[in-house]
Amino acid sequence: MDRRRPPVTLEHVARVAGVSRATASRVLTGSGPSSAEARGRVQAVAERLGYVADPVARALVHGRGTRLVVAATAAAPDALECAYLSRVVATTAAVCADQGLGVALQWLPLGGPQAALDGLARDRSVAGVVLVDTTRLVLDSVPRELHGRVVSIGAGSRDVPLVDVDTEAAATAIVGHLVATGRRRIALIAGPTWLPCSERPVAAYRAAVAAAGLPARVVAGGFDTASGRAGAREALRRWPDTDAVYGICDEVALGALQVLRAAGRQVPGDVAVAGFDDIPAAESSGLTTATHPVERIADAAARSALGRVADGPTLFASDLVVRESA
Amino acid sequence: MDRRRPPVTLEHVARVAGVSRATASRVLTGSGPSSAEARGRVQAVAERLGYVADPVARALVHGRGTRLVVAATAAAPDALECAYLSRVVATTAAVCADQGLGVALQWLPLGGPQAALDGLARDRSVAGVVLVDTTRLVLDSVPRELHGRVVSIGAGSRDVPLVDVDTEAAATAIVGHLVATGRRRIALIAGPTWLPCSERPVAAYRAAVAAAGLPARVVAGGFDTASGRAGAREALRRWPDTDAVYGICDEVALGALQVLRAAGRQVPGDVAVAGFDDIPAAESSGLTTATHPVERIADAAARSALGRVADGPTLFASDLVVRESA
DNA sequence: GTGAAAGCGCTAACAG
DNA sequence: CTGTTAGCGCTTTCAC
Repeated sequence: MDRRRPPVTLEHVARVAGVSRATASRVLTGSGPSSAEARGRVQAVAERLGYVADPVARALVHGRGTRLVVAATAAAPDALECAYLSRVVATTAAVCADQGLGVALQWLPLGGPQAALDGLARDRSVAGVVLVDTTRLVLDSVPRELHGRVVSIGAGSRDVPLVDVDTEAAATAIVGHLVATGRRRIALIAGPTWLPCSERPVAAYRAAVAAAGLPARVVAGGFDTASGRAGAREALRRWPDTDAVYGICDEVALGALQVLRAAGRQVPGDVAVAGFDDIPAAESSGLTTATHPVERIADAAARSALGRVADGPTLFASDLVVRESA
Repeated sequence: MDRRRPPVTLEHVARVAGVSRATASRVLTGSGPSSAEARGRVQAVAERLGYVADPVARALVHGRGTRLVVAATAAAPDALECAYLSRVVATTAAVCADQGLGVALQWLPLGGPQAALDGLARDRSVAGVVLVDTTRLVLDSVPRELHGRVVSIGAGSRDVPLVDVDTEAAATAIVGHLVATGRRRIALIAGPTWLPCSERPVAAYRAAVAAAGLPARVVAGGFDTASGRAGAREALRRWPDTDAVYGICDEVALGALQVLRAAGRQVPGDVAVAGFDDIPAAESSGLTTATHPVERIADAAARSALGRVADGPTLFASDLVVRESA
């Protein structure tokens, strides 16, 4: 009844090639010595039989695990259904495909990630972990057993390498552009306060406006359109003379755009608007923004979680994209 | 040097509980008989030691595989970076997370999917396959060995069960709405011709307009905004009196919307516009559409690819969402 | 250079 | 009800 699995095993290859399993293994993995003759025969037979080594058996023997886990911190599990995270998962899945591995998506409760992280450390099928939307609590809760095969997109620590886009440079470039085009009262709608990764651009914004001799105007926000609308309203209320609104991400900027227009402000005439991420909607809305190479980041993160983890943080460049809004 | 993996194995649990590995296994898997006492002791020890069975070893012995492969047909591998596919992968990854499995994303070349499919059939780490953007060629190329653990989102066959949204009902509902609101010259911008799944809504559209005694007006299209723009231009050229444009998906409808407005047509005054999918941009653009429960579909597809596959096609309902555009 | 044998961690026959 | 015995498919000492 279980004729599902093709019977082409190393044993077969070895037998047909007239060598031992050990020799066949050496040839096929390229580890250890082997005579030219044996090599030729084994490879030919393997080719002809369409032999593919079972990644499962290999993983067992190496104790390497068979999956990469993308562990995302969120208040509730349904928050995992977001476009950003989906792109990260899809990219890591593509990386895994070549290596006989798979990726799983794991929710890390915002309030108490410890249990989930311990579970991952204990689970022998876990080859590596990519942390997303990482909080400081998560960083502090990463079990020692995970060291060396865990990376984080968003925020790193001494033990957990960081892979991300250079949000600092992006923020500096955006504020620089706003200043260069004559804006002087630039408000920033910030990200969720529980996310360390939203601190870097805020700090960069502060530094940039300070360097230009301008006041810092920061309102709390989030990563969604609703936050952008609320943030814009608050900014307008507190500083009616605002001449530029910089959203921590495009969703926020787009929300702000709606509110500003509804309030009768001309964009970019009265007020400039800029975001960050360069999502598809940014293009159709003519939003000035900066790129966020999510696929490249996720690819790098996956590779380093699986192989040797790079030492320092790996930051990808972000390019300014000037459109109509600023 | 490899102290990475915690040494908590079934052997340990058994030893500490004072039973054999077999007994411990029976208790923990709930298969086979076991005395209340043994059960109690083993469970207590397992709990205390934080034992988690190694999914890899289990997969080896069961020959079950450790990953679910999402295999998407496309002309080129970079076409896999799309929002729809990402949602499918992320959802399946969440399903897999519970079962100690992972998901991988595999490209199926549009022209010749055979080799890739054979590879999947041969790869013993493959627990199941979810086909996406399935063509007829793919359907015909599915190796027999995959039967029973392969499902398709988009188009099925005798051997490959289908899981999808009920695009037929959606198309009927949309055309019904357009007719009910007085439209009489309804053009449809269709999807890619190489995708069988874009045939159902087209057929439903034809049936619906025919039933209302109206002419069928179909132009070729695709799934992106550019196709929508091109399609709208063509429709306008061929039938200048068009009073409704129905895009095969929201992206297309949004592209059509741009062109219609640029051509000076009032929406919905002169011409109504409707799409399908209910993507985020549809809401902010006030586009009338119908829902596409991608996550629910992907969840069902993943489960049936892993467990016993359901017999008939599983179609999820789509709800009409009436907004300003129609 | 090669084969025999041991074993990765687990489950499943088979006796007891 | 339980322990013993075999493997699942592969890699890897260790003699030859």
